[in-house]
Amino acid sequence: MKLNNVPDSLPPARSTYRHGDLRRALLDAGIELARDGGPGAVVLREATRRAGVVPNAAYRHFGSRHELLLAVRAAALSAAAGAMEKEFAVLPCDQPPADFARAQVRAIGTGYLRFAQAEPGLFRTAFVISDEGLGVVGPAKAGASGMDPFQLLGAAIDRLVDAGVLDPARRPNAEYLAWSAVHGLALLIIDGPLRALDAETAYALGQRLCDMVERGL
Amino acid sequence: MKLNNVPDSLPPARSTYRHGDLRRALLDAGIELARDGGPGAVVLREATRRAGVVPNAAYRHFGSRHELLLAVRAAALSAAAGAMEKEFAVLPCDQPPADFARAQVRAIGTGYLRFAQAEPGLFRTAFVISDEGLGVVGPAKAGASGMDPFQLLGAAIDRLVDAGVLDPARRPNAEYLAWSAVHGLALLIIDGPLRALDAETAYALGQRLCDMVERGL
DNA sequence: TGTACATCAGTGAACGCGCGTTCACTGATGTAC
DNA sequence: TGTACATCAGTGAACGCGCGTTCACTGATGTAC
Repeated sequence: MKLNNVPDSLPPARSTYRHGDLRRALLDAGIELARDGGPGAVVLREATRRAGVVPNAAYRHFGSRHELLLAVRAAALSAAAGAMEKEFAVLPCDQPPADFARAQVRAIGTGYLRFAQAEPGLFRTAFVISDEGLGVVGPAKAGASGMDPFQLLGAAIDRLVDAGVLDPARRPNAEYLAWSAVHGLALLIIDGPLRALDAETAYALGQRLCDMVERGL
Repeated sequence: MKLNNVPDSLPPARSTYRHGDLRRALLDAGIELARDGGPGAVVLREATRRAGVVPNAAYRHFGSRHELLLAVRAAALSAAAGAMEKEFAVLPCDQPPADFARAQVRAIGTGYLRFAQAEPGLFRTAFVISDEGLGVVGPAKAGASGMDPFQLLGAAIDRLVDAGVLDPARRPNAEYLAWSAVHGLALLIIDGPLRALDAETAYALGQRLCDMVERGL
């Protein structure tokens, strides 16, 4: 049913010899792959296929598959930060400082969980290291505010202390406790036993989890 | 420095044509692979190599690589259950029921975290599904008590309710909240940002996490 | 404004790798007479 | 107790797959004269 005689499987057939912005195209393809299948799905050959280019062309822009993966991960981290900032943005500011500080921490958690559920592949690419040899969590790319997800969390917990909600003695490592809870639930939801949960139920459970963290910290 | 002339790379050189218990040998090899590299490292060919057998011999005992992986996973789950039961066993029984119930839940968490740290590869094989297409969490193999890790947790939380520590209204899904926290921390420790933590520090952080859960549930 | 040339992005072909899996086989074992 | 035979666990060889990566190339682009 195609009007031209170009087979489906053929690349998009660039008109120019040069691509224009192959690096960007490869990165976008990589992000798409990560979105659909997590970090393991970021396959260099497939990215070049989608960009309509021969496999080794990728080496003009990335030193190796791993380098492409790192770039994709930076994008995923940035997207996660964005999701968290979005949750931040809708908070009403006209409330007592203590409540506001609490609400901000909760927004971080909610954003994290929402991102995990909305973009499980990107979430895993950003935060699940074992899937691939992603190595050390490098300097994460930031969201609009210029902070990466972990910095956002740390800052929110600092404000908890400032507002007198959290005893400074409990401050050290508190972010890891909060992160643990929310990270664990995210994984149980995206490919653990809670996989089948619909969005609302998952959200409700997420709120209960945030309650638990708030009370327990 | 070898006294015989058999090259290192050659299989163990069975004396009999039949293997004896190849299924067991393959399973053991698979467990070893999982121990060292997680579920992704459970490679059928490598298991046969270690068992000193030709690759396709595996198909007499497992229908596919995936079937072998499931068997390895069952063993990993069983080992996890064992670690949790071990933590259970050392609890002093001569304490008020409420304290005892709390201590039991804590023992579950501690056992889970200890197992994750002591056997990260097996832990991931048991509990991290995304690494491999492990599919749905099937009926898990049990520890000595005949319960799988999840059942152990559920039962412990039930006892919390029985002892009057947990409001029955909060009971539903409470195990997922507790599991989330402990699961998240386990992952942060085995290959997340807390990778570098030594065992004692990790244990201390684990106890703080359990505090948080206890207080927050 | 027009031509020669250097640059370097993308091409074409090929490599070696290890994997899971299938096929037809062989030969040790255990059973039936 | 001894022999014929069926069973079936492990062999040997091969398959197709997709991957990451390397090589020498070509031809469009942009710059210097």
